[in-house]
This record gives sequence, structure tokens and C-alpha cells, in this order.
Amino acid sequence: MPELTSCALCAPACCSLDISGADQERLVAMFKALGNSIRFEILKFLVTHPGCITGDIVDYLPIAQATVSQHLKVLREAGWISGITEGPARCYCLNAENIAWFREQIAQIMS
Amino acid sequence: MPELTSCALCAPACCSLDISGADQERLVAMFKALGNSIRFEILKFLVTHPGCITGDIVDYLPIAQATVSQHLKVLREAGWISGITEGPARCYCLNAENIAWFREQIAQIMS
DNA sequence: ATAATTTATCGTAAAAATACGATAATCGCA
DNA sequence: TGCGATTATCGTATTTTTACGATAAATTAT
Repeated sequence: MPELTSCALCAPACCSLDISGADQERLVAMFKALGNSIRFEILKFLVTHPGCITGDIVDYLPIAQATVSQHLKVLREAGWISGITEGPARCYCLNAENIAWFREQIAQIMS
Repeated sequence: MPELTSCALCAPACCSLDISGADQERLVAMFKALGNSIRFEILKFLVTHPGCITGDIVDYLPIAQATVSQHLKVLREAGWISGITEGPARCYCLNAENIAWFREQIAQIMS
């Protein structure tokens, strides 16, 4: 890495944001998953309605069941939520462990 | 809102994630901006190279200058970074204020 | 003014995300 | 077994994102 220009107004480097490889991909996937209004709305709903089933979310949102199912899959695969099968339905709640991990990672940026 | 099903395995509601309207859009835009590998890499680079100019980032990444410029615009508009004009070049650094705001918002989720 | 340097924007092609209806799959219960 | 309830998946149309080359815009130095 060659020497870089630097302007006087920027604070010097404070930290390193030490992440790469699979962890970085995982973090980017978490960012991507919540970078969508519908999915953010679903997460918000789950915060106040832990344990609700897919149908509840379908009723709450103005979009088709198939679309909700897709969005839930994205949130699940990104690690924001967990789905527990309860009979024919699926009960959702936040994935506390992964959310804590996310918070730890971004705490590295400028903190 | 009708009564909802709830499974025994989910923890009860702990918080409200109290955000909506313009703030929510702003937060989603921040998530979206970092939900891309290239942009995340740019942010990572800026953490350790505060004050570098666009050209430094172009040299560092394996993509075209026009594409880097677009990505920087997304990060700027989302509030992750600030660009200060220095002659013909543009010097970039993290936007500490907005990053702190982001951290505060996600602290509401399950904490 | 002209030229050199640096970045932004335009136009566009390709890839990915989003949304939907239709249908399949899964589970509990009669 | 067969039915109702619930969710997942498939195929597809539309929109959005991403990437590039070409070119314009802005700034400094000559």
C-alpha cells in the first residue's frame, strides 16, 4: 500500500474494524437483510410481537403471503430471526445471539 | 391488531424499537448502503485510512473509477462517510456523528 | 487561456432483488 | 385416509442495482 494523501480535517485512524472472510460476509448479509423497508418492518413487528407466526405477519403487511415467506427466509438466513416449527405453523422470534454479535462488530467502527 | 399466537420458546417482548417515518427510512438506507461487499470494503479502508482521496480507493479496489464514485455517493448519501473537497480531489473520512446515531438505534433491538 | 489531474455523471448492458399467483409440501385432526 | 390450515417453493414479470466506458465538470498549475 503506497502512502496516501490525507486532509487535515479528518480524525486520525482510531481503530481497525478487524473483520474479514466469512465473518465479513456474514456481517454484510445482515446489513443487506435489513436494508429493505419490508424486512425492517418485519423485524420491528417481531420486537413487539415475539413468538408470532407467519400468518400474523402476513395479516399485518400489505403484501402477498409468498413474498412475506421470502422475506422471512432472508431474515432467517441472515441470522436476525429464528423460526420454530409449531404444528403446521412457524413461530418467529429474534435471534438474540446473532443480534448481539452484530452489535459487537459495529462497535468496532469509530467507537 | 388482533391477539397473536405465541410459542413458549420465545422470550417476551423486551423493547419497542421505537423508530418510524423519516428516521426509519434513514436507518434502512444505512443498512442498505453497507449491505454490499464493495461498499463495506470501502468503509473498512476508510477506518484505517482516514483522509484518503477517491483515487486511493480506486487504486485499492479492482473496479472502475466510475463504479467507485457511485459507491462513494451511496455511502455519502446514507451518511456513513463525508467527502471534503480539496482542490480537484475529494478527501474522505467516516461520519462519526451518523455512525454514533446508527449504533444508538440498533442498541434498541434486544438490548 | 491551456493543459493536466481528479472526480462526477451519462447512457446502457447485465445481474440481482422483489413481487405475485399457482401449486406443492407439511402437520394436526376428524 | 383425507381434509383444513399453514407455510414454502416454483415460474415469471417487473424493478432495481451494479458495472463499465465515454465524457463532462471542476480545480490547479503552467
